[in-house]
Amino acid sequence: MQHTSHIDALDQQILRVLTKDARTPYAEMAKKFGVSPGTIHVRVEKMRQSGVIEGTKVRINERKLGYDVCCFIGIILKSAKDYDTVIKKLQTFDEVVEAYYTTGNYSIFIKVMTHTIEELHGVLANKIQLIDEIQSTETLISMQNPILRDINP
Amino acid sequence: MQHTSHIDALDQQILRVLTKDARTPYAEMAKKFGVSPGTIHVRVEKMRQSGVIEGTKVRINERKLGYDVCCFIGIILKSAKDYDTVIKKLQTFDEVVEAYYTTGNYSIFIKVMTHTIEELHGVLANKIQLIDEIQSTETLISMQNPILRDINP
DNA sequence: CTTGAAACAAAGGCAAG
DNA sequence: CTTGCCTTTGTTTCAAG
Repeated sequence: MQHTSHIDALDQQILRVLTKDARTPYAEMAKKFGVSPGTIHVRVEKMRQSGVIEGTKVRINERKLGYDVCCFIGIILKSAKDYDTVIKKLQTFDEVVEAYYTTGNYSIFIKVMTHTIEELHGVLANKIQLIDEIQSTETLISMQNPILRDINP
Repeated sequence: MQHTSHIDALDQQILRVLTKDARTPYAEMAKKFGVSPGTIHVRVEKMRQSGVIEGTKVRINERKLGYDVCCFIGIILKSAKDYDTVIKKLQTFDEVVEAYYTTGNYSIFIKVMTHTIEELHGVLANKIQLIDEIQSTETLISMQNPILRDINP
């Protein structure tokens, strides 16, 4: 399976627009890029087929929903072989929004979002640290998120 | 400024659907939730006005674009007062897709995406480590990303 | 606040250049 | 691969419940 798709300049321009607003009318892009709306449609459909475009989603302001706490937790496992088990358990916690398998000090690195610091403590004490296979954790609380964007295609 | 908006059960259901697919027809949601398409429209518009919904975007498969390397870098500053300066400089590097101001071992914590390990080395050596105000960095390479999702509204 | 119908706009399909 | 037309589908508006 070849995993790098052929993206030309037009595809790239389309992606740049759609990563900012997935509902941009094809006619608008067509005009801007000097092609017909049909062409935009064909290109988008091709990128969807090839898997470059996986779908669309609304961007939600978590703060407005009351999610004020964002943190990263480095997890050290008792044994590397427990990786899959731990991921499965982490997956059941809605507060764990991202997980990475990493080199370096930690085996697993996760991002957690909660409404309050108290809730974060709860997630740590009553959920994460109750996972048997975890030896220890280290927490980085995020106070601010000055950069959040996508790859510039 | 009150920052937690009033989200009722219907709003929540709508958000759950739209975070998975921003282009779900209003008529489809209306049928599923037992209300009229007009109501869905009103609710979505209200959440857009209040800022809960910030916009829409396509989800891109970075791997298909050749971005195979994802890593986190913990940055230690020479002096905490240089925070803004450093963020501004980081912002000019497209490869830096996220940045956080954190408590703990690092002052700034960033996520970087590149095509290859060589490119990552280049970003580190020729961009990030050339920033005067940075004292040292620590890199966590992500080998896998088993969880990636949004807050469950 | 919700509804349903009517007007409008965009997307999807298709045959031809 | 691109285009323009045509059909279908979805969104938006609005007067009324």
